[in-house]
Amino acid sequence: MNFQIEKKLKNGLGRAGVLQTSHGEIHTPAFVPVGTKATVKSLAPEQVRELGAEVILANTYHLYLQPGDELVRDAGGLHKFMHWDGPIVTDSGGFQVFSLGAAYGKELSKVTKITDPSLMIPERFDDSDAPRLAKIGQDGVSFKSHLDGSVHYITPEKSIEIQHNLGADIIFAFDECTSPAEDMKYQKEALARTHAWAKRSLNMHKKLAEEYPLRFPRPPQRGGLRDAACALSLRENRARSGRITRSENILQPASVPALFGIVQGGRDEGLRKESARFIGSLDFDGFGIGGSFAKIDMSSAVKWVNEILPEEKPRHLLGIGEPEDLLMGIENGVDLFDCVAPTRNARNGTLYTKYGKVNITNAKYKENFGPAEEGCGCYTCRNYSAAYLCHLFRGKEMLAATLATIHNLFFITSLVKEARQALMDGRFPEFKDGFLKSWRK
RNA sequence: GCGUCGGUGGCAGAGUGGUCAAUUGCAAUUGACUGUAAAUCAAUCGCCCUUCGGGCUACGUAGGUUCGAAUCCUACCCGGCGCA
Repeated sequence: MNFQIEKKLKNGLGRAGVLQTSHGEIHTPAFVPVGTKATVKSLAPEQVRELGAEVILANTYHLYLQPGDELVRDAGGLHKFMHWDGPIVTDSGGFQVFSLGAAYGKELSKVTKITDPSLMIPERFDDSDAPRLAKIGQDGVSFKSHLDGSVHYITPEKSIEIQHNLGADIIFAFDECTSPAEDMKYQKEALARTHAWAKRSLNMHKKLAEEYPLRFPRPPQRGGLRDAACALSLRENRARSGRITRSENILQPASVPALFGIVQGGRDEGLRKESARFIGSLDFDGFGIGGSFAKIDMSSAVKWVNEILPEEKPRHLLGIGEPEDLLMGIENGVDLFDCVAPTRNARNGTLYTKYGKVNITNAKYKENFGPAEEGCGCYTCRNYSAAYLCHLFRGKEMLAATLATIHNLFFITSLVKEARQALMDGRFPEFKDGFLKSWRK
């Protein structure tokens, strides 16, 4: 992996660059659609590529449980298994420590509504009896599978091993995502754990990197006409769309992934900076910025961290992706974002437009024969009306999810691309202001 | 025509003397969703008054019994089924 910064924001942390992976380039800042279980829900990989995404993210925990990381390895790795020939990122499962642990069954999420810190009731009371599917142990986390109730113990080493089996291009250290509602004592404990886990992740990664070629031997020659035809059609496809960006084809094994360390520290400036210094000092290829945030805390946390992290390495703001947050992150030196919001919102009928989000299932769209978003260039808006989308949702048709997801991902990836171009052209502040003015109505 | 079963809120369908403006599902209306336990979840869903709460009209129609009726009785109207 190689990262080159092409342009920096004047008077700010923002930058535009290119991240080179063995499965192609990522022009940063970039949005990474989430495909947790090795699929961007409701889309075929060609559709994901077509709408402008360069890279996707899959999840270690989910794929470990189903179908199993060894099966994915035996299938030739994620790229081949899911037929995505671009770069892939895998999350370490650290977020599930939070979402299936402290946040389980509670009104806690990646971004909390609570903006007044005084209203944040400490969550870390003795609630060991509270139902949760993840419990933090001595040197790892035990998960109770939401699929069959079986118990699995995930350590940093295990997470890295799973991720090597999956064969992504960028992988993450195992971490603990904490709620901003945790008290200082707990934040310190959790941070110490995340830091220890970071070192262990790194060590395991180095060890496994040596045996990586063994992990993905040349695929056996199945010798079928089918494989040949498949390879041929892939090549044709790429030739037709003018996207022959690399010489390898999708059937070749992946190369050793890049490992990103994750900065935590909750909402405390001291802890955040301490974490950035510590994680930044380790031999990672890039960094993730993690945590659950109150909305107002997000920008300062990102700023604190990015002022400290080594400038020449890429930074990924984990799980963030509403438009205003993306622009904030870009302004403050974030290179990569992933988020389920555009895909999940799409499946639930919420579409992004330059004038804010709309619920396409609302009665007012029943007879709106124009596109969901006037002037949008996505496949959905070019070919279907708001009324049709409204009908598909009301009729509970599967195509509703597909068309809505195409629109939302196109909207978000385009937004980030336009922000990148604005940054390259030296007009990012104007672009941001212009977008937000319309977005907030 | 006779017999029989039944007619409940947009629909389906509970309830069978008071705790019923009426369970539940669907539909409808709106909202939420930020490293995906999520094609999910929540709220509202007779009318009126400003919330607590109160008032009004409602279980085919019209009467009646009763302190009290969606629930019991009578007649009528409508529907299913059976027999003519």
